[in-house]
Amino acid sequence: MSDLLERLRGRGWRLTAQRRVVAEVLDGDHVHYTADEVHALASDRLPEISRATVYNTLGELVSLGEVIEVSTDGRAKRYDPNAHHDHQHLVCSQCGTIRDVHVQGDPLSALPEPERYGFQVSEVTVTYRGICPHCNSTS
Amino acid sequence: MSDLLERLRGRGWRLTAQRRVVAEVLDGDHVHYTADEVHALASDRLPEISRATVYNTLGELVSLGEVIEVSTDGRAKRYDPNAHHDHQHLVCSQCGTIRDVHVQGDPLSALPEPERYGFQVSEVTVTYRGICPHCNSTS
DNA sequence: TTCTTGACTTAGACATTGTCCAATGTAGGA
DNA sequence: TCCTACATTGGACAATGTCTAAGTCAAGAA
Repeated sequence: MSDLLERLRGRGWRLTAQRRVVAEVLDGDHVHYTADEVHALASDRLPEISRATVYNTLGELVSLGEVIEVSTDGRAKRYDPNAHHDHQHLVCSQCGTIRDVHVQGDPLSALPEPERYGFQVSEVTVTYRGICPHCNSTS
Repeated sequence: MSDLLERLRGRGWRLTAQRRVVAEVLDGDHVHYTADEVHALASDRLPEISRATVYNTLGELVSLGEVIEVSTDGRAKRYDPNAHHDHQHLVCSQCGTIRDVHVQGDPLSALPEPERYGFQVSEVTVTYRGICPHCNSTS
């Protein structure tokens, strides 16, 4: 975590209280907050932080490759700090919970050359959907 | 296409001019319009059709499994009438163009049991991203 | 054919999520 | 300590989607 702040400073980031708080909120495993959730959590520690700053900071973290933007439904994007370990997502169709998962093999290789239509394919995201144990037991 | 209208009528759909026009707009291969695009195209044929009706009709077509909802970016959802042939999507990261593609093997089987965390996994979407030939040549 | 009725459509208000801008504040180097 | 370029703020605005009350109409009944 302090690693992250150090890396960012190394890249010329000016280290402000707001940015520090946003980075702290995103620290942890299986974190997939929306921008509004990040803003709410950040406000707990720094009440005067503005929405615009949260959006700006999240955008920068994404540009720098420190955080991944995930949009599983058509709703608000979510931000995933687990950017340095290749992974995919498993989403509960009912409650929306997200888990990071790891697949066998490289999904990129499943797309044959003739199915690439001349694209320079560089990235693939796989999203699994189903019912989580909790929703399954309470329905 | 008239197949579609017949199927829908069979399911108790009341056949209105508005629904017919929306269904016609969605007819074809490699169609991935946003709701607003559908509305614009439908308005060409039926100027007084309202946005709400387009949203309603698209929602119904999705519920009935006749159309698939695709959200490749965090922007507007797109509607894909190619619902009866299993396929995935290839998206140009620059211009947003979408192509239907077919992968080798079943992506569902790439997720091992211990990586399912008790979920009843039922669905998987794979989205490939890259630069399309057109954007590649003009950049 | 005409009538009837419940489903459908409409316009516009409203909600959610995200972006932009001008004014103000401040981190960090000189 | 002072400067200044960069960061933050609040609020207006934009894009997309949802909801509601009132009016309209498709299709079965008579």
